[in-house]
Amino acid sequence: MIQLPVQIKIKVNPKVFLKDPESSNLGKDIVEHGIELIAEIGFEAFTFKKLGGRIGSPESSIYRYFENKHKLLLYLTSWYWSWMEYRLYFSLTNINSPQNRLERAVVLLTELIEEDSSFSHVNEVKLNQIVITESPKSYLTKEVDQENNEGIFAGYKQLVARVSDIILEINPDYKYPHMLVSTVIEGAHFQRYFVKHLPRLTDVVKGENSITEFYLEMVSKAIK
Amino acid sequence: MIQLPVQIKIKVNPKVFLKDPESSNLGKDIVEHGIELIAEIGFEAFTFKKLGGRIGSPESSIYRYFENKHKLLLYLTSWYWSWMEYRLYFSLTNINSPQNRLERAVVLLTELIEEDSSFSHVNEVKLNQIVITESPKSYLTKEVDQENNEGIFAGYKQLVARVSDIILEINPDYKYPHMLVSTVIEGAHFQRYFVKHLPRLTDVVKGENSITEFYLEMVSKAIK
DNA sequence: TTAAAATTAATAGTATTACTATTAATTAAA
DNA sequence: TTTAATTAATAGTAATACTATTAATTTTAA
Repeated sequence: MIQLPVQIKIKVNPKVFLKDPESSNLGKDIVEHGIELIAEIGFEAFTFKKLGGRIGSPESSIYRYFENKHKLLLYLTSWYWSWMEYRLYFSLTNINSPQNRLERAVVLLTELIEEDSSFSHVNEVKLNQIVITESPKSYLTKEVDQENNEGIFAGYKQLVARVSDIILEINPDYKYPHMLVSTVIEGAHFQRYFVKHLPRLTDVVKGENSITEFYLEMVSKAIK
Repeated sequence: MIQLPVQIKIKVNPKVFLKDPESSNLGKDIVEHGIELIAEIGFEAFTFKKLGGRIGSPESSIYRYFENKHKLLLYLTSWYWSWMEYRLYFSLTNINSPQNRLERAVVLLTELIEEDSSFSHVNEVKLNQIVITESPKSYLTKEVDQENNEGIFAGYKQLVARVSDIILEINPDYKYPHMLVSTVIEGAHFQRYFVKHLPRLTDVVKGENSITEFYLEMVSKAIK
């Protein structure tokens, strides 16, 4: 894993918060313990009241930062995509061959995060678990069009665009680069989930990193 | 589209309902108008009270059929997967070449349902929309393991197994048949959703059936 | 046929959720 | 050092997601 400089601040579209949680200790507590609590009990059972109880603040204080729990989820997923793009940038630095760049990108997009490293109050391992399980719920909603207009999903789209560009470098005639990349990202999340909960929907071999291998192979064949 | 005999009854695991909605008019109304209402306002905003208002019954009567709205969603998705397996069975009858069989299966799994045909009180077009937008919410929950033990996802797993078997007929050494099939099914749903709401995540050409073509190509290359 | 059983409907109620409004206390800025 | 701004705490509300009870209706069975 890449060790990022601690003073880097991941940018998140300000439309998802009322007050920047990075700007106060309470805000950081909301993010840190919000991640923990959502990972523990799931997004459906998660409430600001429970989070308030855990951090010793009334729920009304949390509402000063986030309009509702959906916006907090958008904050977390946006943060994650920014962080991923950051990691991608580092992972591709000084790698010149587009084949190598694509391979590294696919590994980054499909691997499980197992080390909590870079940012003090964000546990990336748990955030990765949340993204796997909860992120579809952040955009499979009736508000998606409005939120998309406000640019809330820009980070995700930008990451997909970056990797698509590598594909087009390798094969400028490939017709479906964005479809392929978004299929890989969402697919890998689902496979990670299926391995744990619905293993008949996947093909896991213990000790092998089947998911990353599957998508590496799939992508390299698809763009030929 | 295949015209199914009307007297066929799609089987759904009885664990998802308290009383079979097929057994009474009220039950059929719950399913019919439940599909309409969820498609209209989305699963989050959907409540039994609103459904009751629409069908002229108190919410308590709906609770006699389904424990809660999550179980109703499980009923609808289970019904959908049974129906898909039924359609698959017909679509593959008398087709002998495994390559043709696989192609027809991928078309069936990835195409948009545009005709409401087979079953009186189930609008398959709207149900397909619900499955696209809401079905991940039916298993990305904390209850998934228990519900999986009860066999609630058996229909989905069986469909994946059927198509995986065709892949293994073509290439017995292919390592990831289930991963490939579940990636195609979930991926096609996501792409259908992205086309409408987050088009930068996909590659749509008007008038072309890009999604089905993409997955047909992807699958045929992947298993070589 | 008619009484018992079963089903369904309707009413009323409760705990929790998802907020909002108001006031008090604390901190920062002029 | 007073004024302004931020934050916390209390209290409340409308809606949600149920449950319990009773009444009405339909079905079945003796």
